[in-house]
Amino acid sequence: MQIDDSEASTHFIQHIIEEDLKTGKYDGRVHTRFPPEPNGYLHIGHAKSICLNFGLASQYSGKCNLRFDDTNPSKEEEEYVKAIMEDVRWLGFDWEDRLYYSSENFDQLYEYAVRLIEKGKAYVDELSPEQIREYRGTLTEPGRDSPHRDRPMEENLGLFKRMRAGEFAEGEMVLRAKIDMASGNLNLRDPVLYRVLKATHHRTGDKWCIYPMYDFTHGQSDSLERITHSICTLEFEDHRPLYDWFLEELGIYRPQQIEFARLNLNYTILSKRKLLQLVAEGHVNGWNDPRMPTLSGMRRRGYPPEAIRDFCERIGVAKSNSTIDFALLEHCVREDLNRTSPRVMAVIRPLKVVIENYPEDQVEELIAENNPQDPSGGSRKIPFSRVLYIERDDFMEDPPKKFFRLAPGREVRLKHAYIIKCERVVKDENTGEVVELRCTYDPETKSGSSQEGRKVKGTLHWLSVAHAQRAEVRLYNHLFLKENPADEKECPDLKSSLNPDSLETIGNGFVEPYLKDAVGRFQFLRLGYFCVDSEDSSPGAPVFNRTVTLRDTWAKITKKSG
RNA sequence: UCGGGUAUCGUCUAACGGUAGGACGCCAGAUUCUGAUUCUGGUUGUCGAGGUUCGAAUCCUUGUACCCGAGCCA
Repeated sequence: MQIDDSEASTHFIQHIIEEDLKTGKYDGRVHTRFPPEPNGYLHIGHAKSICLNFGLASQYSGKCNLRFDDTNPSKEEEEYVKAIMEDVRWLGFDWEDRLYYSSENFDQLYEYAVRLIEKGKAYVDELSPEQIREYRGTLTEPGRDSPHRDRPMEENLGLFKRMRAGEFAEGEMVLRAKIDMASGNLNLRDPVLYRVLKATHHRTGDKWCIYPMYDFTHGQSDSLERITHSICTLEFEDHRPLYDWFLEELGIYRPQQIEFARLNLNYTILSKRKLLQLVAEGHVNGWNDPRMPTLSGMRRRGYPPEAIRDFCERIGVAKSNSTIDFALLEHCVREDLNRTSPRVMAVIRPLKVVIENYPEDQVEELIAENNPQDPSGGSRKIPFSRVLYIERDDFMEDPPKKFFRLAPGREVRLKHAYIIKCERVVKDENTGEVVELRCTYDPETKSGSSQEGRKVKGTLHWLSVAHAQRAEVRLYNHLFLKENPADEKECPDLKSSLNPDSLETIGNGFVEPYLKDAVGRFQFLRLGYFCVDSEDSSPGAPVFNRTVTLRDTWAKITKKSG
């Protein structure tokens, strides 16, 4: 493929890296990392970071590590570690032999803490959490020094050792850096370095009862891994001076931290806390519910990893907060699926059609191409017979002028088959509901024959009733009604902003017999892209998830006019 | 109010003192045995006010708006 200049625009992080490469700042090395905390599942926002970090490494012939920032044993679990690794791999990235855990650095971090104490740059404080908060001051007023701030170094050392030995309860003692209680940057007001946490760690077990804070771990972990460009989100901008202070005081290798704006997407939320809430309160069926913006949810929904990578490429990288239109993600998904997925026919809201002039017992095998976008995709046979299903939406008894589909007296083509004409409408005597259409077909109009045959306005998908395979079909819509459910002011209550129609289950849909035991992704002609559900399908009883609808001009017209 | 950031089409994002460009969306049309795809064409933008300059989205002054920050969370 040709890359023209307009597409090849570089973002500010690439500018920085290219400048560093030019000046030899890191000896021409580019080494990044993706550092998730294993306390939840990865979502599309993480995908942006993953693509950025792994993408940069590959673009500049560098490396990218996977590192779990696991400094809080009370929130982290092995289940998340596994899920995260699976998601990163599925997205298409490989950390090779560079899998790390911050917890592997606990010994080194402890030693760093001792070093700071010995330099007189850290002290053990016995203020309560509440007192520490009071002493910290406010955004506009300076804080006050802790009464324990000037403890002798030897005493600090002894106390810190006793913390490690388990002599103090949680909340009783902490180790703090001695920086500046009057700093405008609250992160520098003697931040806590170590706290007592009598919890079992998913990796280190019960070896430790004190754990380093993230702030005392992240920068040093980057340093130990010889990271060159430590890419993180905007909220850590204020922490950079602190990380640099640690690195400086410890006299160790210094990576360059660069902050970028995290992804926001409309009609969904990308907050781990709130996603956890959706799962915990049962508003969705687990982390991989196809409505979830998690990578596992999108995988189950049928989003190809290529599409997600393309999306991450297109949204760009910048420092200004922004919200991406969900339509862009869907565009990327459709673009990939249009190229790659076989076309098949399914009828999800059936209406019976009887072809009156078609022989009772006749069955014809018609040829259907699998993918018009892919000539090498081949074709398959589909059975045609006297009694068919078409989509209820494709018939109107009293249609508006722009309706191209079937109506009394009108003709349409059945895809891959014949032109039919609606002769009569059969209704339920009591309800007046249309229950059946009596039609005739024109044998001269078979697909593939006489090319210059009559033109009709519409082409419908259909299924032979006798051959149709029953299937469950799940139609998904936005999980939230509001465009910005993340806004606490607009949506103080998550529950009430949920879209009650986010999942519509069609228990008795029908698909081609071809799909009885299918796996993978398909385009249901004129309906959308669907995939076989990985969990609930069973042999002979397929379940399909709608990945995304097709663009639908007719739906737009009907919506506009009423 | 203190510290740190950010402002370019409806939404994202380029342009690094020299023609404001691309993508998505939207609108119109062509083609189509998917109202899909594809293809054409169109729409709309530099936060405000001053200044420097032959020339400003870009530099300066000033204002405004928005985001982040007071966890022993990450």
